Amino acid sequence: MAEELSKVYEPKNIEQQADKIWAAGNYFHAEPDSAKRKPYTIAIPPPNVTAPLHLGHALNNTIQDILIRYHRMLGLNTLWMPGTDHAGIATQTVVEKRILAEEGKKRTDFKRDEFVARVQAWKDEYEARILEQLKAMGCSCDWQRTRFTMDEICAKAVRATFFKLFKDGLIYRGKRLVNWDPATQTVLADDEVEHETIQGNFWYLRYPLTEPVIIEGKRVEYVTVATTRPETMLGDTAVAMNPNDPRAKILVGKSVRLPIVGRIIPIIADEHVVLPNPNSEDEKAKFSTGFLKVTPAHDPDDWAIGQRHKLEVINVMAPDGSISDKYDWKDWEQIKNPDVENLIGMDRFEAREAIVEWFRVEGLLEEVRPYAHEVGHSYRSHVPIEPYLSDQWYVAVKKPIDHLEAKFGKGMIDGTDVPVNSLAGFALKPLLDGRLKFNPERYAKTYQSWLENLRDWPISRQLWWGHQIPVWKREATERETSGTLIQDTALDGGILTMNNVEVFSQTGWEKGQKYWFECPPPGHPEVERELEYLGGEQDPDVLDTWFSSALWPFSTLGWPDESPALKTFYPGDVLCTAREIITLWVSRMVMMGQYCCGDIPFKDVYIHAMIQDGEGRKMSKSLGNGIDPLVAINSHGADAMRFTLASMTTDTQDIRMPVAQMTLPDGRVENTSPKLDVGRNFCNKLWNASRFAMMNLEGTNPASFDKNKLAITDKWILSRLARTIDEVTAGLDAFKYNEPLNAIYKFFWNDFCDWYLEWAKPRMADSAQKPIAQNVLAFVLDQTLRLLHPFVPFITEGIFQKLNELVPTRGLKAIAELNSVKALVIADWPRQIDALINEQIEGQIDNIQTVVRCVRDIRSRCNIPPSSKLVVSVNAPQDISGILNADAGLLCQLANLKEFSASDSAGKPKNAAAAIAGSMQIYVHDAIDVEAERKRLTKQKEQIEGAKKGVEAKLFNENFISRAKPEVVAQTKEKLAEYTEQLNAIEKHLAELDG
RNA sequence: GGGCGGUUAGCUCAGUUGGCCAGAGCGCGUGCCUUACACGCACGAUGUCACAGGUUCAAGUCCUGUACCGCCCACCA
Repeated sequence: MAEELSKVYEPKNIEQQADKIWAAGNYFHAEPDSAKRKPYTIAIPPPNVTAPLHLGHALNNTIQDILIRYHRMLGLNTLWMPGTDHAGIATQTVVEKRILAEEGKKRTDFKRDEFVARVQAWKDEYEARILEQLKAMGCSCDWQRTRFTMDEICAKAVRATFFKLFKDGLIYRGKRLVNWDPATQTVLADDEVEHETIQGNFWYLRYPLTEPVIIEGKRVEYVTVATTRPETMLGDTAVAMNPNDPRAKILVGKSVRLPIVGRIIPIIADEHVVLPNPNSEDEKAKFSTGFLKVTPAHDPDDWAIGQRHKLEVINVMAPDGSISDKYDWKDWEQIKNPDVENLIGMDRFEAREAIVEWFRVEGLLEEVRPYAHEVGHSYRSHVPIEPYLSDQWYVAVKKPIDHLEAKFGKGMIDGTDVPVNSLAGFALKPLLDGRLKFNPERYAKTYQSWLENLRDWPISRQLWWGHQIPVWKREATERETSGTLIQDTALDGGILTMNNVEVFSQTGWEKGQKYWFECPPPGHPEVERELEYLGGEQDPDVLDTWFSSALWPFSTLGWPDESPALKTFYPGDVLCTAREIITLWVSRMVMMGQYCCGDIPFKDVYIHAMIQDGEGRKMSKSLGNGIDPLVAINSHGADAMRFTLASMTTDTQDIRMPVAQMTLPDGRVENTSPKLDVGRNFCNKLWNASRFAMMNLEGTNPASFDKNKLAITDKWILSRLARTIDEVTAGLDAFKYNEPLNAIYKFFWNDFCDWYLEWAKPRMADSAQKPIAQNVLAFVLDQTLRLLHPFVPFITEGIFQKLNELVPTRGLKAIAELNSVKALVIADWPRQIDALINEQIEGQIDNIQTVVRCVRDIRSRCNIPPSSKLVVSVNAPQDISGILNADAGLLCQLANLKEFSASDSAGKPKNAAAAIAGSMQIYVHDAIDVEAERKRLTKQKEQIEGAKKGVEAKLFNENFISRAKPEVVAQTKEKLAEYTEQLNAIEKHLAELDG
C-alpha cells in the first residue's frame, strides 16, 4: 500500500524530493541525440557575479523555466544553457569598494594579478551562490554545461572573434572623446553614465575680435559665446557660427583673441551652430548668441566640428579633472602667462569660478542666465562625466564587410545608412525580414531605432577585470616611421608571418610616436612571446563586458569549434530578458551571431516586466525594498514564488510587488510580499485536493472503466479540462503567462475542487459509480499536474510520484490513453481532447450550479442553518426542468435539500422564498422571513428594471435596429423578453408577500 | 529633447478583433472547525473605467488633446 501524502504541505520536503528525482534521472542534460528530436534552446541571460540574484532574476528565470519545461514535455530536445557573467566594471567596482571599506586599500595598492585574484575570489563566491539560487528556484538548466564569460571556453571565443574582427578591418584604434570619470579615473560606457538634471547657468562670455568690424553701421568689437562650461574655454580653438547667420558674411574668416589665454583663434562657419531666436521653443535657440565656442578636446560636438575644420585639439585637463598643462596642451609654451598659470592645478569646478570671476573683473562677462540641463554622471562615483580625449579600440559597425557580400548581399538597408553586410545590418535585417520577433512587439522599435542610429562601438576599458585585449603594441623603428603623419588614427596595416602564423597589424600615432598594433591569432602563445621579444607589450586594457556577452549564445557551445552541440543547439529559439538591455546585449548577440555563425542566435525575444515595489519604485539595495528570492522560497516555497510571479506576468512593462516585513520560521525578519500568499494558497489547495483525491484512488483499475457509464459530472469536468488544455497550450505558445495560469487556476479551484470533488464524494461509496469516478478523478488530476508542471514544478512532481505509486496506469479507455512515465518532468504534455468538449452538458451543469447558489443565498439571508435540510421546487421551461429533475441528486447534495422537484407549471408555495435566475424561478419552501424576502425581491426588481431600461432604449433606437449586427439585435430582444418575464414574476411574488 | 508604457473596486491587477447589468485575488462584512484544505468553505457588499472632446446604433476598448506616475534613449553651447 502506498504511503499517504503528509497532512500538511511542506514546500521544503517536496522541493528536496523533486530535486533528487530530477538529478537521478539527469533530465536537464541535453545532448545531440540520434533520435533527431527537434532541439529547443534557451541561453540564460548570465547573471552578473556582482551580487546574489534579486526578484527580477527570479521572474526572468521562472519565465525561462516555464518555456523550457513546457517544450521538454512537448518532446523537444531541450537545452537551457546556464552560466554567469564577469560583468567587468560592475564587479571590479564592488570588489574595490569592499577592499577599501575593509582594508582601506585602493586597487592601485595591488599588483594587477593580485587584484584580479581578489576579484576572482569574489566571483567564485557569488557564482556559487547564484547557481544555488537558480537551483532553489527550480530552474531546469543543463548544469553540466555551466559556463562563465571568462572561463577558458568563452575566452577562446572572445579571442577568435577579436581576431576575426581585426583581420576583417573592423577593429581600429581611434582617438575619441570618451566618458571619463575623473574621480575613479576610468572610461565609462555610455550605459554607465546616468543623466541627471542640474540647475546650472549659461555664462555669456565676450571674446574680443582681433580687428573690430562694422555690422549694419555699428562697430563690433567682440563676439559673445554662451556656455555652461566656462572652464573649457582654455582649450578653445575656434568660434563657430551658422553660415546662414547674416553676420557670418562679415565675421567668418576673422579671428578673436581668446581671453586669459591670448590664443588667436578663427571664426568659422558650421551648420551645427543653432541660430539665435529668443521666441523659439528650442532651448538652444533661446539661449544662443549665434556664436559657439569650439573646444575639440572637451566636448563631443566640438570634437566633430574640429574634425570637419581640422582644428587644433588642445587638452587642458589632467585625468583627475584639474587644469593642467601636462597633458597635450600643445601651445602652452607660446601662450603661458600669469593669468593662465594661476589656474593650473585647480579642480575643474574651482577653475570654472575663477574664470567666470576673471571675465567679470575684465568686464567681459555679459550675462549669467540660469539653465536647467541634463548632465551625465558616473554611476560609480556620481561625479559629472568629463568628455576626455583618449585612445581607444573601436568596432566599426557600419563598415561593409566585402567577403560576406555573397551571403548577406550589399548596399544599404532601405531608408537607412546601414549596409546590409555590416555588423549593424546583420542585426537590423532579420528584424525587418520578420525572422526575429519581439514579444511584446512594441520593443522592436527600441531595437530598430538604436541600430539605425548606431555609432561605432568603443570596446576597450581601463580595467583589470576582464578579457585583456589581445593586441601587442610596439614602437615603430625609425625606418618604419618614414610615412607621413596624416591624423591620429590607424594609418595602414598589414600581415606579417611569424612562426608560419599570420599576424595582423595596424599602425597608429600617439604623441608623435608611431606604433605597431599587432594581433596574433588565438592559440599561439609562442607568437605572443615573439612579439614581446621584439619589444611589444600587450595592451593593458580589457574588453567591454558586452563583448563577451555578445558571444554568449555560441561561445557557450564551444564555437569556434564545430562541436556537435553547436550544430544541434545553435541557432537557439528564445531569448528572455528585461527591456533595459535590448540595445546593449540583444542587438549585439544578433550582430555577432550572424557574423560568427552566419545565423541569428534566437527567433523570439521575450521582454518581461520590471519588478517594482508597492510604490512603483525600483527594488534596490539602497532603498532596502528588495526581496531576496531565497527569503521568498523560505517563507512561501519556490513554487509559490513562481506561481505568483507568473500570475503577475502580463504584457505590461512594470509589475508592482508590495513589500512587507515578515518573521521567518528561523526568526529572521526579512522583506517578503503578501502577494506571495496567492501562490502559497494555491499550492496548499493543490496539495490538499490531491491528498483527498488519493485517499479515494486506492484500487483504481483502468480496465474497469466504461465510457458509456460516465456521469454528467464526469462529462462536464472532462469538457472543462479539454478547454483548459487548449487555453493553456495556446497561451504558452503565445508567450502568455498570466492567462494560461489563470485558466488552470479557475479550472482546478472553481470547477474541480468546488464542484467536481464534492459531487464525487458520495460516488466513492457506490460500487457501481466508484470505478468510473476513480478513473476520471485520476485522469483529471494527472492532466492538471502536467498543465501546472512548468509553473510549479516541485509540488507537481511530488504529487505525480505519489500518483504513480497509487495508480500506475491512468487513462480513460477508448477516450484518452496515457503512457506511464517515471517522472513528470519528462511526461508528455496533455494532448488535445476537443472531442470531449460538450457545450450542452456545460449548460446543464451551469443551471444546476445556479439553483444551488440561489438556494445557498436564500439560506444565508434568511438565516437558515446550513445543517437544516430544505424543500425546493423550481418553475422552469420543460427542457430545463427535465434536466434538473434528472440530476436532482446533485442539487440535493450541494444545496442540502431533502426534496426537490421542477416543472414548467410549478407555482410559488405559501411561505416560500423565491429567486429568479434566467428562465428559472426557484422556491425555497418554508423560508418565512417576510421582511428579508421583500428586501431581497425589491432589490432584484430594481436591478432588473435598470437592465430592462437599458435594453429598451437600444431597441427603441431605430439606428440600432438597422445598423447593429442582426445577432446583436436578436440577442437584445431575447434579453428584453427575459427581463419582462422576470419582472412579472417578481411583482407577483411581492404582491403575494403583501397579501 | 526623442520614444514607450501606465492611470479600471480600499490594495495588486485582468479585460483578446468595440456588443448582455465591467472581472479576479487580497482585503472587507455575515455565517460556518460540512470526515482534503481556516493557507479553508458558503454567501454578500464595493467602480464617474484619470480628465476633456470626437468617431459609432454601441466606447474601459478606436481617434485627438490634457494631467499625473514611471521607464528607455540622447554629445553638458
